[in-house]
Amino acid sequence: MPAAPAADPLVDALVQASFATMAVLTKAAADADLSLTQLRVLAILRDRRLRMTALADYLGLEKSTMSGLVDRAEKRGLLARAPNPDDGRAVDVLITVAGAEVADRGAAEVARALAPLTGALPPADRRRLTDLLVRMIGTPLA
Amino acid sequence: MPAAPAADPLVDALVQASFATMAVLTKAAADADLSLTQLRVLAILRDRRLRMTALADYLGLEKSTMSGLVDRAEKRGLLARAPNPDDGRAVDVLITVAGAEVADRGAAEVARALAPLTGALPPADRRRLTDLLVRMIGTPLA
DNA sequence: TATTGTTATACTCTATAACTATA
DNA sequence: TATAGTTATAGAGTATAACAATA
Repeated sequence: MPAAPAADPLVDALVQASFATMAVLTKAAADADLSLTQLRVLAILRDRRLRMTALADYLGLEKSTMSGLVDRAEKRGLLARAPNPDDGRAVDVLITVAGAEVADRGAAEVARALAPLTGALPPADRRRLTDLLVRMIGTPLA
Repeated sequence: MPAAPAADPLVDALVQASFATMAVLTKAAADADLSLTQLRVLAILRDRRLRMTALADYLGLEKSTMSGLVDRAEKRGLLARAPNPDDGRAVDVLITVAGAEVADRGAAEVARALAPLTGALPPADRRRLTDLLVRMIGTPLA
């Protein structure tokens, strides 16, 4: 009998695939001199304008953490703060033109770096995997 | 035409699923008062004894980073250092009984917390997804 | 009073560079 | 000389707590 709890093969595969994917994403971010979180923020703001709190909730971070992240990205000219027109307390965060360019290059690099992984499967299997992942993600976490 | 590069549906699904999985793993680690990296180290050493360098390579970290990680885990009684019998320069890292217990509880918590995600699919789809992920991961990265 | 965001503080994670000890 | 590991240092990411401004 194994000392460790019996493993669920799907859990194992999902965790391993996630670590492999995160390694690729982290590397792609580092190539752009960004942390994974920074690249993620840029990707999220690529086509949205969000308040600090909404962004923090989206990422599962504390608002004080968001302040630091936005501070650093703002200093680099990738993001900008703007007052929220409807709530005097709120601060909107926007991506700059330079930030959008970095986000686009990052997304392209992610797709390129992930290709050896995703491209390993024949087209029919790629479609099946995509469908299964989408259906799995679609289920909200408890 | 979209301003952002055209997205690959599989890349998108994989990235989203990975972030969702990482969020669960990070939360499970935090519940045990560990960082994700610490929990991962414990999981790796659950049934192995590795030298510092091997561990660092495995995790994709610098050796100095490993020193810090092992220092903190050792201080908490979760890991221990031992001289390598074959190489006077090398240091082996071992998991302690307390560390193994924490690792087991963490693994169980990960499986439990991931259940809403993995359990969303019927058994046949779970098997298909597992198979596809395993085949995808099996391909070494470029 | 409650919410939004910032600031102060502390700790972990991470890397680079310089160092010691062994091979 | 080359490799294994530690230490010093620095910066980013993260959280908690206290605070100011607005609702």
